[in-house]
Amino acid sequence: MTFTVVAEKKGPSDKRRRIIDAAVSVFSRQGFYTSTVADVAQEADVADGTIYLYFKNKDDLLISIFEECMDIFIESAEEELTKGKDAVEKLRMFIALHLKLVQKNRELAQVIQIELRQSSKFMKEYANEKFFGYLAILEKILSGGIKSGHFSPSADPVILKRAIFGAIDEMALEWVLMKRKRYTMEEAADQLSRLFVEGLEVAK
Amino acid sequence: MTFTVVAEKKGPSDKRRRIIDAAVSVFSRQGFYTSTVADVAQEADVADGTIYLYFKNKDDLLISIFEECMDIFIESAEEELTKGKDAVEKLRMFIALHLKLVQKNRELAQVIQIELRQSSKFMKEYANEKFFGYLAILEKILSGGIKSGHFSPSADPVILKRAIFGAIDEMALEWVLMKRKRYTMEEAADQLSRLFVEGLEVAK
Amino acid sequence: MTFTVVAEKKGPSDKRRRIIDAAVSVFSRQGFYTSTVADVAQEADVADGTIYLYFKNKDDLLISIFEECMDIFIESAEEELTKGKDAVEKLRMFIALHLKLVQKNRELAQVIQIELRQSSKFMKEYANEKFFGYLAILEKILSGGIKSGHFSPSADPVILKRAIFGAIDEMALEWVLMKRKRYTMEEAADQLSRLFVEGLEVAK
Amino acid sequence: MTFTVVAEKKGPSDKRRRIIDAAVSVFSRQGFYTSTVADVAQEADVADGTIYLYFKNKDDLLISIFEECMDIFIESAEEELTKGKDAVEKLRMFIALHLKLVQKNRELAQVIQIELRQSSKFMKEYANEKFFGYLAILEKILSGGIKSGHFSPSADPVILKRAIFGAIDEMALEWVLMKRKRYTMEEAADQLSRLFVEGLEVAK
DNA sequence: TATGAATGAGTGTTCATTCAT
DNA sequence: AATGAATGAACACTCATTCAT
Repeated sequence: MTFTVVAEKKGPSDKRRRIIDAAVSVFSRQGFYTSTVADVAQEADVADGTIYLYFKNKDDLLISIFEECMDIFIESAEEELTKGKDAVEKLRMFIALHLKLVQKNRELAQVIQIELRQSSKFMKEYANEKFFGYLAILEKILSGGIKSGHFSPSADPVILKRAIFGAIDEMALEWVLMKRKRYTMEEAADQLSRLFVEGLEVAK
Repeated sequence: MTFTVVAEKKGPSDKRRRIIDAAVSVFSRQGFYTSTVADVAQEADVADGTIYLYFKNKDDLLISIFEECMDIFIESAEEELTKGKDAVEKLRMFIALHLKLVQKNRELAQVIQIELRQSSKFMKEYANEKFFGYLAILEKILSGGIKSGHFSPSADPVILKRAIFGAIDEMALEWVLMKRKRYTMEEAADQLSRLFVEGLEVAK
Repeated sequence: MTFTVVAEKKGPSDKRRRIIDAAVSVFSRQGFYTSTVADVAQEADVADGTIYLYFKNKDDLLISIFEECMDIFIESAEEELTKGKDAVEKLRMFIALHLKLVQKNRELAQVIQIELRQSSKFMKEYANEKFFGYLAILEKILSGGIKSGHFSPSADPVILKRAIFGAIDEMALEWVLMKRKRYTMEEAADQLSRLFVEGLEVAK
Repeated sequence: MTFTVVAEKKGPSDKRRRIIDAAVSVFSRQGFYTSTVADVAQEADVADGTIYLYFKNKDDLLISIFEECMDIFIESAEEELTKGKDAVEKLRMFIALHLKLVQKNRELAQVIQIELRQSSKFMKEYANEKFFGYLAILEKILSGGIKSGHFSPSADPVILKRAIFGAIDEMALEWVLMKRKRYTMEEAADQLSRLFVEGLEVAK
């Protein structure tokens, strides 16, 4: 995710990078609808029209931010997860990775958590492609765990991948919005892992 | 939640009701930013200016929808939950109630799930008051369960109330957006309840 | 002019008076275009619609203020001026009377000096009737003075009545707008009288 | 004043000129409040939004007209007046110049005489800067005349500059509004000059 | 590639006026 | 006479997008 990594793609599309970085910064500061294309152009030190050489329109700019972010998350998640011994460990790692990245890139996380949802287009039509890649990883962990006997066969991966994402995402959202942090992302990751793996019940 | 209940308030503020209902319908169909005040006025069979006799502005209209909705949810949740024997049952009932109401009022749920978040103002500044009432109920269930020995003392209600809300909310969102329903809200409620209560792990 | 006098007309049209007084107060405070009919109604402690029982529209309200004011000025001027011995004295009295009244009724003067002119209708079409009555008095003084040999026969009353009015009016305007008064209306009246009667030139 | 002069500034800000000229024409025809920004844009053969590239808002457009006008008047007055031998002649020239310019630019004069005053903002807050430059010239003539012994030492330049302006201005206003001219600006200038210099009184 | 001046469609909001009660 | 809820026309201003240079 870390855009620093991406930044190294440099070279030919130096401008594209500058625009994306500027957009993240501007959108997180002012909000998507309140930001103008001119604001982003200025922050990127680029002419208004230049933005349209790299992005179809303002919405596309927002979505591109999401896409790059997702690509990197998925890539690093798939790489990381091979290190997990079993489904339980993999799930823990997945949760921790998501929350760690949020913590590392607050501005970016804020744009994705809040501003991205302001694009109806995104919410209704787009969400799918990259996002499904994210969900697919979760689903694989779940169904893998069921097959291997670690997870209960009555668990429905199709439903639960979404529920688990929702829980992680909400943690991230609260953390991004909180001014005084009442808990760390590590604590959140720990609580979530335990909740999903062991459940709330005490004696079984 | 069911706005029908509120509708009976009739009489003096017949117009206010008509406007709110129209707004729910229009916003869910076209999206908040894409809808014009004039659209809502037409649907409510009211003059444009009339809307401003009952609401401060377009944003206020959106927020009012949320507030009425929350008031009713909280009220009916608190009433309902007294019937639950223990924390486990109460949690199950809470989840079921939330999802049932979503199923009953799709249009309204859609506005709250999607459109409401398009109001930055709402997301950043407002969210709190009514929403915290919702979360408070969840927290009470959790901490009650811990005290009564039903839930693990290592569970942190402050963190988990949010996680559980996120999971429920995501279920609702997916269901609202899905065209061909792949699961019912009952199934979702069941999966969630089991996830939270028993966890994923098989043998303990 | 002094509206206190008019106020005693009371009786049948108590409301009309209250509305006019409120309008003077509101317009002078907020300006004509910035004031709403509702503002005036509230200040008059009357319903919005009531204003339309006494005045054709917002413009009419403004013009009515002017008319009442003019009626009273003309009336008292004509009465007063009979006391003047010759044209010179009459001119002095006229100037003094005008400026004295401005000083006495600042709010009212401000409305007439500034706000009234914001009604294009007034400036272009209306101005005439009552205003011509005002000018007629001046003209009579001037032509009387010429006939009686006090004023130069080369003076053109048609032109000069207007010029003299302009000078007086500008004094009044400046005085109304000045925060720290740099001169009194008496001084202004004195300077104007001397200017018009003796001219600037020193030795003749 | 003569906007023709300014028009030659052409080149880079061709649009700005076209907009100002259009505004003068439209405002004088329809009045400031009755004219829409779209009207001006159409007359200038420019897009609505273009106006906002050159002027902050509708009010700013009006004020800019005044400013340009004043700049040119002051400039040409200061140049012209050096030719005057004494204060008496200078005063005559000043009056004549003002009225001549009004006659030459009726539309423009009308906007400044009538429409400008419809901007409360202008009347209350702005009026000062440029207008004071105008008054300063008059004051210099008056105090110069007193010093040189041409004008009576009892004349107060601070008061009279304003009175004289008022008289000239009123002449201009009447002339602009008159449909059938009853006198020429030359006659008016002559009458005013004599009034101010010699006074009305016949024998002294 | 890059620019940035120009465009013009689009909309929330105000408020003078009306009219049923 | 009085009310004040309802009306709906009217408009300044913004800003995503284009395109001639």
